[in-house]
Amino acid sequence: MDTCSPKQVNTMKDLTTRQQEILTFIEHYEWRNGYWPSIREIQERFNFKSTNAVMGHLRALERKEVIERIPGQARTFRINRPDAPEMNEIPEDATEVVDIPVMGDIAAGYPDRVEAAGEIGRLQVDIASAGYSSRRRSFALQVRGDSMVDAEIYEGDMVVIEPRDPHDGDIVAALIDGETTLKRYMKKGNEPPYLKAENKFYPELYPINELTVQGVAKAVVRSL
Amino acid sequence: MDTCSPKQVNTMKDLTTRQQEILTFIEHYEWRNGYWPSIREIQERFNFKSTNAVMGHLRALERKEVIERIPGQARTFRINRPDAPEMNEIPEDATEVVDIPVMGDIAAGYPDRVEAAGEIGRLQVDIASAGYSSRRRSFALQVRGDSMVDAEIYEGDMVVIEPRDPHDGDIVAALIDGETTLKRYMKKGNEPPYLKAENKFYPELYPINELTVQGVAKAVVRSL
DNA sequence: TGTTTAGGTGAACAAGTGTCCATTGTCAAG
DNA sequence: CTTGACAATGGACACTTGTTCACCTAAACA
Repeated sequence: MDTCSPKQVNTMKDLTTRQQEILTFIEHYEWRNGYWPSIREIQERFNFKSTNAVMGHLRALERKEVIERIPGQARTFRINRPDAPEMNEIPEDATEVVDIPVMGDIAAGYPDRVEAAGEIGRLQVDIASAGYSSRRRSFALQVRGDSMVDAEIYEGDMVVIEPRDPHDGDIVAALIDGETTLKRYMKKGNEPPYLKAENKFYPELYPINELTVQGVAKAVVRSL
Repeated sequence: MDTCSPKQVNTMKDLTTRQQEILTFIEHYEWRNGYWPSIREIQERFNFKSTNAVMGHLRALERKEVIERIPGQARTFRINRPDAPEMNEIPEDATEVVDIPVMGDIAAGYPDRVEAAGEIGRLQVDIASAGYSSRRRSFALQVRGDSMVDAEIYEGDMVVIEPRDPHDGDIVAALIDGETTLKRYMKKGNEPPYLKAENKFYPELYPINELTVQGVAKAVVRSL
């Protein structure tokens, strides 16, 4: 890579719209598929008539040090992540939730949603779900409220939710009146299940209709 | 893939030594490089004279559903992870630590260490460090002890350590007498730094020699 | 005006890459 | 003994893949 002139320094890391789109596609392709895209796959995605359009963009992304590639080798990308937002620096425009509602469209149409939202949502999920076998279905939610403090789950924590059916005693993300809430799932024998807060100032919740469980909480991640 | 006969079912998932070696190499290659190896790279690594040896093993790994590959496409692997050990089911032979010592050789020669140790160590690190820019250098340690309970860091929690210099107030993994401990780093003006527990029953630690900080704790991960 | 950046088309080439065929040897089980 | 699994060598082929060259347009700036 050339020595950067002052002018180049000024533009470094300022991606054009197209460059950002292509970067986002690369990242999400890897996220969805577990391997990197080829040049022609990128070409196809953006309806370019020539691979050279892709090359141009990739060269620019490399020049801006956003990505690295191994010359001459297929599907060999590396993303140079900027210093990941500190976990206690949730970006301002991140989706805010009320006592853990579903993160908008994520559960319903995640790949599309992420593509629209850019890096932020995906990055969060990666942190917490990378090690799970169903990693493309698990999701992270941010805790709002203090109903689970007795379980050492505090406001601002991220909770990893794995979509599956709960057992008695599991901490679950459940839908109540269209809102998701984080509670402990209680199921005794043949009685209908209910939700119990881990804070004595909160009532137990008995669903009028059938309880809809989004998933089971598997881990809490807290930034320091 | 063929329908499995009963005999094949019986051998499913039982990898031979060589198959396991190759699987481990693939996993670690991706971990180190961020992209998958090519057949010839695998060939070279194991000093095979023919790519066909690699193919044989890969076919076996596919047959055993340990990996998936996209036919005809370069460097397109997927690892079918077994249900990841629940974070509260740390495998029995995992390295146990005493109030967070360095996990053996990890800090000093991690890639080699992992190769020797197999999947267990690497998996742990992946869970916690996936989102960090220096992900190949960050590491996770398991908390042993209760010296940091006032900071809501409990025994059994995993702490993500990012190697970097600390600021006053950071929670750090530091070397004291050859043991790593997790404490809050206190540095006032020009006075030498010391370590403070977040539990009143533990003393403050003043290093006799220079304080060696392994890194700064970035996050706590607790299984539910 | 000229230059640079950004963003492409078109085309071709070389190398990387996966795949397959033929073959051999060892070992274990039936 | 035969068969199957495992593990390789040797070799060649077809396709994928990255890369380069030539060229074009548009916009911004000095």
